[in-house]
Amino acid sequence: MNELATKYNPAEVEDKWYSYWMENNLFNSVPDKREPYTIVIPPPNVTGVLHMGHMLNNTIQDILIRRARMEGKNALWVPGTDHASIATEAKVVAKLASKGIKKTDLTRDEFLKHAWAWTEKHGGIILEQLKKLGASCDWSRTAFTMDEIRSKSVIKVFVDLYNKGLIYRGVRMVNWDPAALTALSDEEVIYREEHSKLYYLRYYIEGEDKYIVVATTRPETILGDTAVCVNPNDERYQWLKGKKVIVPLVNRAVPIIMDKYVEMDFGTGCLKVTPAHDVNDYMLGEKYNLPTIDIFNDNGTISEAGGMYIGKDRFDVRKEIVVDLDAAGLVEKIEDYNNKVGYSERTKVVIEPKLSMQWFLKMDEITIPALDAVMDDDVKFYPPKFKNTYRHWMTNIKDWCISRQLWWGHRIPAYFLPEGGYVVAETAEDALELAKAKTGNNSLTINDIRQDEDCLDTWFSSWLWPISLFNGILDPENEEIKYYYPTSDLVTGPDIIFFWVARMIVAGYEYMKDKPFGSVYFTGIVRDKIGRKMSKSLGNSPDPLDLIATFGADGVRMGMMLAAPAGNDILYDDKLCEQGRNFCNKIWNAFRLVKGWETADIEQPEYAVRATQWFKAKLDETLVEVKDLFSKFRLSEALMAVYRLFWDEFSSWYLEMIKPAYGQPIDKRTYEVTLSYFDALLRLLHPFMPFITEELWQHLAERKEGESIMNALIPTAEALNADALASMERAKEVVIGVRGVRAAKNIAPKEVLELNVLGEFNSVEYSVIAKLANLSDINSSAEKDASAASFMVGTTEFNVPLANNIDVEAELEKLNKELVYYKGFKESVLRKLSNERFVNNAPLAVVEGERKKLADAETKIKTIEESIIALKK
RNA sequence: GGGCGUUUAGCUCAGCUGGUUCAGAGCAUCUGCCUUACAAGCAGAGGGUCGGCGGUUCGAAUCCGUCAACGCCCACCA
Repeated sequence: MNELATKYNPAEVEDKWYSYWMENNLFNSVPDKREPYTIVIPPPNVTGVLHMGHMLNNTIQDILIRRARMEGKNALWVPGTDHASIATEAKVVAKLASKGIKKTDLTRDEFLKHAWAWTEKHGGIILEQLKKLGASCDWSRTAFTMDEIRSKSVIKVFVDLYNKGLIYRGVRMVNWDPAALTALSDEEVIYREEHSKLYYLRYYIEGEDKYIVVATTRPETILGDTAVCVNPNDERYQWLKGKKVIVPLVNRAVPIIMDKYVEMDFGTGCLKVTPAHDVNDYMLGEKYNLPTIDIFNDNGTISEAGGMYIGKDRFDVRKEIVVDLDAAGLVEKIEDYNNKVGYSERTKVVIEPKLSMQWFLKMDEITIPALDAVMDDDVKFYPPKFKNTYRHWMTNIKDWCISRQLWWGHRIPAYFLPEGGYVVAETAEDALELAKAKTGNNSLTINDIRQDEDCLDTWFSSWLWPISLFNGILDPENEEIKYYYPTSDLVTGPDIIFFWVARMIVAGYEYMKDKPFGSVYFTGIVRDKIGRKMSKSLGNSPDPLDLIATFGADGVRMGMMLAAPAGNDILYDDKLCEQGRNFCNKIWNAFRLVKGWETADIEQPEYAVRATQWFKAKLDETLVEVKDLFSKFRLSEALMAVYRLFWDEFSSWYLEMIKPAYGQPIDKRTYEVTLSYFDALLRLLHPFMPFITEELWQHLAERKEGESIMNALIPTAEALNADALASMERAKEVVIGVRGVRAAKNIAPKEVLELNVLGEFNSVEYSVIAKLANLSDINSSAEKDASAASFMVGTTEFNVPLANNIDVEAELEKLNKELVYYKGFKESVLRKLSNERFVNNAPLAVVEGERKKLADAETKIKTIEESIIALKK
């Protein structure tokens, strides 16, 4: 055995087999007669790096893909990356800034050149990292949301939706990100509770010496006030009807309006109205025809229109204006206050509600089939609790703001005409034709029409991912889309259920008239030991590549899976990877043991006959269990089942049962069967631990070039030999009983003992028991021996004669304790059985069960009592 | 303010339509072992009135009500 080191060394193995798999194109898939099994990767940001969330997510996907492949399906996992419009543009802007270049100094083309350079430099790093994890993606299909097919698909879909009247352009109040200088969708805004202040400001009545008090959290916005609003039913303010108030400091007279929108019991019951900077105020502004004063520049500084503090940042102005207001005697009071503030998901700056011209997708009708699909389980969610979340969002959905004031992304295919208006077309040439037709001006040239400067929300390309990966938008009849679509499972985090999952389902029904995937498996969020989300900014996330270097890819994969019950957040701990690494080592050493045996053409011993029969049954039992768990996406339980099968049943029990004496050969029959078990175990383990299983599978027998465990089949269960299982389980209890005696009496494992069986016991496993418990004899129907240590299995007593080595007092105490327990147990069973209502109402089988309990308890009590008497002699 | 979910051994979790493998698993802990595959190991052991209270039932971790703690999602009260 000996060419194999005593410890598994992943570093020597992983790159070797990954290259082998790649060289032999084992990850690649093309349509054929087999059933397809398809997963599309949630495309990571093209310039991102692998974090723990990716590790979990992609481990799960690889397990599913490898398992499906070994079930004989045509498995395809399509990789790719996302251009991540805002995130990437922000990185490029920052990079340029560090070189002293401002984005505004560049033309669009110049900027995009930098962006592509950045993408090429950092893009794909994350995919290389996935390879270290063992991801079996078909890399020949690697896609990018901004490559040619995906870009053309996005544009085609935009034009199509526009022509259907589902995309429109208009001025709306949107979420403005003053750092990224773009509009955002509602989903990209994160609300957080904050400790802030509520400022009570005095608004004097025009021409009078009286004032009213208005409460606001944002005093700087008074620069844009164009009204004050009170509730028409508010008795306190009836006298204000028809009057005007002076905006403090600004000294602008604005009307008092009355609207039920205002809550009388909040603050002072007076609301300042700033239509340009608050959604509700905007509503009021529309209703009462108020002027709109936009006091902010795009970057959050005060604009000319603000009239004062021009060019200063909004938060500086907030502090400053309070000082100035106070100096002018216009501050009534300031209170502490908690409110929710919206932040940009990407840039983390406070969102500014802002009126602007944007493109929107109408969501009310297009979402209907997508809602039904999930509610009817046509698309299944695991865990199903996310159906509620989904329904709530889908039934309250607003139109989707799809335009972004960014350059890195898909440019909106709208073209403005010299005389106003615009046309929408896939190419400039088409746009020109449309423009000519629309204007009747045939002398228009390409240069006369000007394409919209904005680009599309990143998610407007990702929502097509399961379709566009197979070119289903541009060529809906192609063989690939017909074969692979709908895909099988989607694995992703619940944080992007709205951003991505819901929208993919919408797009699926709109463009394929079918769901994009059959099931969605929502993973948990990876947290650290004290429950914080693991993130780069907190610095509490280990580098996945370091973990792989320390524990091996298989160890890390197993660690992730052990911690990941479906849909629950997972608490990451290095211990889990350690457990994974240890398991690899266990497998490795079991293999060393088996491969080290010499075989001989000798008769198969009885114990080996029993052992092989039993383990076959155990294997069959586990195969059924694991299959069931996979069908329910209970992968960590499936892994645990395999773990215990290998470690406990196979290594600790089976191998010990069949192990030949030191220096002795093993019979050929047992050896061959054992190798076949090992092979089956490796195949069962492979989806979880691809590298070590390939390494050992290749050692196990001669393999042809290009052959791989990847394409071997998952073993299938045969009819279960329940008798073999049951009888061996009892035999194991006897062995444990003898070992317990050894431990209690400090008897070395080497020392050979005898075992006396008092009463009935199935003797077919005696050969196994004798071997594992190191017994010279097992004597059936023996007499009670007062100098023996005893234990019970079921209702049978076993004695281990110990000559003078027995502590009578201790033995008696133990027996008395047992006696008390079983007597109490018997009483409780008796109580049940003497309850007529129980006997009459409970199912027969339950009552029978209780009767058997009673009988067994009585047998045990009798046995114990006899033992006590014998000991006292 | 609405909705959803969680609460079972020190930790992470399993326990489906109530009753004989109903109180489980892994890790951790304790004891003894470097036993000729593995100390990243072997053998043995301890540990929970299933969040609180009330109800339904012959019988509740499991069903119902209620309270509490924690978590998540959604929402335009300045």
